[in-house]
Amino acid sequence: MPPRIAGTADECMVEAATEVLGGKWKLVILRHLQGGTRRFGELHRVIPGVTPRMLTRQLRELEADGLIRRRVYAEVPPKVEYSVTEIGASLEKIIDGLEAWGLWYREQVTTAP
Amino acid sequence: MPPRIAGTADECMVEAATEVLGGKWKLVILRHLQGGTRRFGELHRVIPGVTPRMLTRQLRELEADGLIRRRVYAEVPPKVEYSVTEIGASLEKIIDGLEAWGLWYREQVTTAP
DNA sequence: CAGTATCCATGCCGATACTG
DNA sequence: CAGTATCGGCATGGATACTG
Repeated sequence: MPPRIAGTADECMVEAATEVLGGKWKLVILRHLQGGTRRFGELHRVIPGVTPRMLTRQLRELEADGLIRRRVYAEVPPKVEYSVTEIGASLEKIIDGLEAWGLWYREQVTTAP
Repeated sequence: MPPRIAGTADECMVEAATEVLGGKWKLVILRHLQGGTRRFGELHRVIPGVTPRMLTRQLRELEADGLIRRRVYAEVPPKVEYSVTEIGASLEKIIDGLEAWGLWYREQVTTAP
């Protein structure tokens, strides 16, 4: 599957990053997958507010962009596991940084006058 | 001016970050302002593809969220300068990381089969 | 369990033209 | 120079119901 991003001719590489990470739930999904392999239902349960439809869409895009891997087990009941690829794993530090910043930012704007 | 984000009751702080940084041009703007104070026209010239309307909107939101400062000089012709606040400056490392990752990612997806 | 299908709303964002 | 005004498209994402 070819990655969705292939021909953006910008010089600013933050755009490449935001294009891949731009979905509403993508960073949250990635964050949970950093903790290890998760099943569809686990993700659905642990991410409050996401609908199956959106979860599926975002997972498929992350897969198309090479950030996560999808493994289907031919069982009944069905079982599908998601995990980060090497590329997805390479985002761990950045996501950690974003989360830490988000926490700090919340403190700033809530405590400061 | 109160920050737009004040009552998101999530436990996942990446959401706080994405809400503040979620605009299409915000990270690019921030990236350029990390280099120092810039005027509206400078930003407009250095960010390809952005319309005055969008640039204004994103700048105002960044200002409302406390990431940048807007200084108006009572001169003619008009002169407005934008610069990062301390909060905005605190994102420098993260934005650098995103840019580096974007560059690396592009290499991965273009060179790998 | 792990999704699809369908419909629908919002709002994000672009293009263009105009102004203090 | 640094914006506003107005119009409008279309992607993003939500709600609900259904299925292999």
